[in-house]
Amino acid sequence: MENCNLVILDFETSGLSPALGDRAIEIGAVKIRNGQVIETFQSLMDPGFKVSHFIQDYTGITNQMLAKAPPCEVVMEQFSKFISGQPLAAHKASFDSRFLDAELNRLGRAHTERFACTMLTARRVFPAAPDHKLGTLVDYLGINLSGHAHRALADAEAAGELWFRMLAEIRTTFRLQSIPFDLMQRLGRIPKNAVPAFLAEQAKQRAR
DNA sequence: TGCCAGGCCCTCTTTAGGGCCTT
Repeated sequence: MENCNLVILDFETSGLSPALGDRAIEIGAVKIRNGQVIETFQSLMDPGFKVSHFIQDYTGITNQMLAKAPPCEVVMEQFSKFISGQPLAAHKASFDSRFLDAELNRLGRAHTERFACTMLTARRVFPAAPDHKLGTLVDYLGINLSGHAHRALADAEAAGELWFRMLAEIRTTFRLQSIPFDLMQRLGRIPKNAVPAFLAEQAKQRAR
């Protein structure tokens, strides 16, 4: 099964924009091989300043917890090795990609891995969902959260299960058994009304 | 006191605007 080799990650951060000085405060990720989670990564990281009450309330991550955590640079060095060479995915990938870029840039590194967005793909695979927030999709699909929502590993695991559910939906609806990473990535970028024709064509090509 | 970004997507669009999402 070439369809499930990737790392799905989630950052908790001090805010929305690394350009305004926001930093990562937690990273969680699941490594997927052959349709199964084979390894996880989770760590808090100290950004070097106190985060707002809003962020502490939103994530449950307190300044006391961050004061005991290793600095961002140490954690990101380890995480860089964890993801090395793997295709990546995240829910709202543009957000996590920006923080990944910003934190790796501080180490003089860059990530070149392909990056898929589970939110953009979910909008096309589950168009009838009430909305496409991760929490809503977790409820809509009956996914069991392993921990608290808005903690990095629990959200990464939820996004991983969402990835599996999307694969299952595509297999069932379009009889498409082989679903490579690239197809999932492309699916998030095509016009919504072109999705059925796109997947039908993919199934036809693979049946040849 | 109250707000901050950014990219995608849809449409009553394209000479634009606003909602969705992420923390």
